[in-house]
Amino acid sequence: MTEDEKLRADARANRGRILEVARQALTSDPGASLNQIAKAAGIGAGTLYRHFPNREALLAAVYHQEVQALVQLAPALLDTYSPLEALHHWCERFANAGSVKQGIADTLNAAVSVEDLQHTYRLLVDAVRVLMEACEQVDGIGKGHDPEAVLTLLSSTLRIRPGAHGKALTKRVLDLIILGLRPSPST
Amino acid sequence: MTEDEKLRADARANRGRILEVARQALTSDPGASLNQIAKAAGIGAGTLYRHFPNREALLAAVYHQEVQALVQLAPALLDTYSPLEALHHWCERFANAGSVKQGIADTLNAAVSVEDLQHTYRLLVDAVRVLMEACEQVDGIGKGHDPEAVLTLLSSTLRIRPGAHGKALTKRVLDLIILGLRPSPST
DNA sequence: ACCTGAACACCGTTCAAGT
DNA sequence: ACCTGAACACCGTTCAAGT
Repeated sequence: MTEDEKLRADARANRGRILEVARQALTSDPGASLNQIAKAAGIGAGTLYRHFPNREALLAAVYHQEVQALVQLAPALLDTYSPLEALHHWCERFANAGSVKQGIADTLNAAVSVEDLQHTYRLLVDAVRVLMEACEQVDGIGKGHDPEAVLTLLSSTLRIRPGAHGKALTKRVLDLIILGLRPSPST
Repeated sequence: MTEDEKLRADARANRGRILEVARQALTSDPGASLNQIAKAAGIGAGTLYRHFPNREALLAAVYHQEVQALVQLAPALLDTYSPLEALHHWCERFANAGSVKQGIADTLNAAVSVEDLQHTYRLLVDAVRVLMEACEQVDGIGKGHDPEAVLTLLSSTLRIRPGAHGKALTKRVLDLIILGLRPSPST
């Protein structure tokens, strides 16, 4: 019996609808208000706060889903592609993290304090670590680099504005990150 | 006669006091409200809005000062240190941008749309370019890297939370950025 | 046990009235 | 010209009252 199944039927349905509606609302407007979301979900404001104690908690839950997808993508890519190609693909997918880019960036920012976010954060760091370690046996990637530092660098792409210039800049930024992973001459 | 001197004496004094008070208030609390700032500056809310049409404009003005300091620091460092040392020092200073880190990050984010922010943004890109070009004649830094991409990577450090772990992470991130600037084996 | 929705304190922003 | 500060619409959050 999962945590979710402990809830009464109507409560479980509400929780799901809140997350679904919130996801859509925040996609079209990252500043959407909780009252708007509650109304769109057809529930009272108090119900929303019963499920998510504050705005940050709701955002964390929404973005956690997107992070889950990214985390699961890493081993899948390693199954299909060479390690270096997998790393490249994953970084691109990360940089274009759906329509919730800013939200993921905020999740990473806040990750130090909140319990739930720390877990999300560690999942991402581990995904990066798995990709990097697979690459260490391949030309072009050196050993001993820090996955957390790489994730921090990757997060800078989440703040890049959409558009043609942003797309080109994202590519240059990702290339520069990979360049940083080259093995040192001595090693 | 500068733009500032065109203002009536009281208006000029108010503008200065707003900026000074806002700087202090935002330093201790990045979410400080404009009404609070107006009150602390001893002026009406309308006066604040006469000088800065909205919250973003006030923040931009405050953070612009910090950016100016960073921009002027680049040539000064090149006068005192070797190019590579100057680049290192500047990156560290950038990563610890006073108490307005998050604010500078927001300025960089918003830089694409707003006129005034674009100017601020270009100043920073140029500062990075000057440092990088000076380093191109030095061991360890390759040619042809993109200053805007480097600035984007640097901006990821502005989101790191303070504390012991954050300090160590910042160092690793900066090291990784510099590693990305190594010349390619072929060149 | 869970939900509703009016209410609270506060926010960014405006504007009639003053000097 | 410039300033004041009450007022507006809205925000996140709470809580008495319902089922």
